[in-house]
Amino acid sequence: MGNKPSGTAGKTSRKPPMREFSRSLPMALLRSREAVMRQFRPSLRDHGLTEQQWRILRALTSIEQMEVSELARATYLLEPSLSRILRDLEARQLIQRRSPESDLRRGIVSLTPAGSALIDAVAPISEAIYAEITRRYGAKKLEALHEMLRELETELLAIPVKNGADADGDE
Amino acid sequence: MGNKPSGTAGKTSRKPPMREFSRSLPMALLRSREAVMRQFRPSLRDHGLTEQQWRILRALTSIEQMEVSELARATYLLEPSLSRILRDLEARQLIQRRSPESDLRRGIVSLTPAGSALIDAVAPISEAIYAEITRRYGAKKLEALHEMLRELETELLAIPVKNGADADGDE
DNA sequence: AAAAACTATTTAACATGTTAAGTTGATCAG
DNA sequence: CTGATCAACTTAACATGTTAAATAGTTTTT
Repeated sequence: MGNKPSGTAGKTSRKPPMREFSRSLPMALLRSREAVMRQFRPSLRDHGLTEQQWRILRALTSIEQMEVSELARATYLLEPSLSRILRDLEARQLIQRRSPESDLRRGIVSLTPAGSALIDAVAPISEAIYAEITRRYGAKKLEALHEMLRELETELLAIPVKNGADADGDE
Repeated sequence: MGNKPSGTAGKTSRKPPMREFSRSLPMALLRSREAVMRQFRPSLRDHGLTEQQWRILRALTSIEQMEVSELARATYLLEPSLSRILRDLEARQLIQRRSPESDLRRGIVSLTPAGSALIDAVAPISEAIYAEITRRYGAKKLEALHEMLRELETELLAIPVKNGADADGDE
């Protein structure tokens, strides 16, 4: 229905159509990720947290103190987003900030007791969900998937980004 | 420093720490996807398109005419986002809309000649990038990855979302 | 030391993600 | 046929993604 093979109305198109949409790798990754997050979002929401806010709190559990830029890398958030979210988390007194006297530009972020308490409340639920996913999908397969994703990322980072405007490194 | 391995110092922590952040599946999927998109974004940007705008145009290549809600499912965009983007694409005359007389609520979207032309300009570059990714990562491995992601998604959709507020289907 | 160059972070501006509410047209009960 | 209900979109409101510019503090150059 309405799915004509080629020839976009009027002009003779010689070019082959692009690959099927469903074979798009970005789409596949997006769909998978959304399917995963759909499991976690409700419990986060119940605790008044967004996915990104949770990423930040979670990162601070393992490292306790981090500079803003470190935290950005750890959570894979861009610094402008992080900056805004930190402001909110600080206002909610879930995190606190201070600057070392040696360099006042830097900000060192850490959890407050309230932040730790919130994590303690949410973590068990998250872990349970993760365990269920692992059980269903299979621990081995899950590990294999992680490995394949890691390889994909590594391989892609090695490709210089080709385009008209900017080169890969900097110019 | 400041990276205490839990429980060995300071306060007696009874709860086990959460899994390492790097083992988080959502993070892994996010990182992979970003690595992929980093390849595509520049060329899209050169043509004045965002990733989502491209998804829409691309979807309309294979189906030519789609209702808004169909398009939302096809592109995996939420309807509010789609609604805004369609407004912009329409203003730029890359797509056009009409409503069937039988049901004026519906909107049927299709590409304009300019939209088709834009796709013809971008598609070869996208295909080349995709080919390079496939070559580097391996066609077989890529297919395997697609399959694993598909299975993950399927498995996850089968899990009822457990949380406090809303039940899964409807109540 | 003062100007220039650099660094860490924040602001700004615009696009999208996300949930809730509003609009308009279609359908159905009475 | 009229009011209730439903369906397809759109708007609204707020949070984040993304790129560029601004701020403020630090280091280097002269």
